[in-house]
Amino acid sequence: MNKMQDINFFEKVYRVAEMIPYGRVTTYGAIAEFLGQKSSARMVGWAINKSDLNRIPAHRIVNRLGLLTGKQHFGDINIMQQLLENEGIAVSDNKINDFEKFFWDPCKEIDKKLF
DNA sequence: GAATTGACGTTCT
DNA sequence: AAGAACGCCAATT
Repeated sequence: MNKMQDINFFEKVYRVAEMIPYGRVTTYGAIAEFLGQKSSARMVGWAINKSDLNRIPAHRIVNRLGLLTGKQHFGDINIMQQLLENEGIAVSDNKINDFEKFFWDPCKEIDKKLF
């Protein structure tokens, strides 16, 4: 039976992911930390894997080094990079340039009380 | 139902 | 400094 009041871990991840602003990026770990489960960054990536790419801007989520580790899941390896560059984020050698500059930390930017 | 798997991150060697 | 090991925990096999 479903606990309808209780939002799934997946659903939480989606909510945060949807809030990532255009032209910014964040990390799996940051989302996990925001959700209060610091060590389950893996789950975040996994949730997104199972998510609907039409709904979630998954290309704005990278690992903590700014590497496009999930590009393999976009069908075509180039899509993720293209989407990022389309938003003004330069990517070279699988890595986001000036990653810290584009990094969007949900802990800082989102009011937890909104959740 | 046990074992394996992950779009990760930290810690230990 | 670089690589291996381990923790995380839901879903899949």
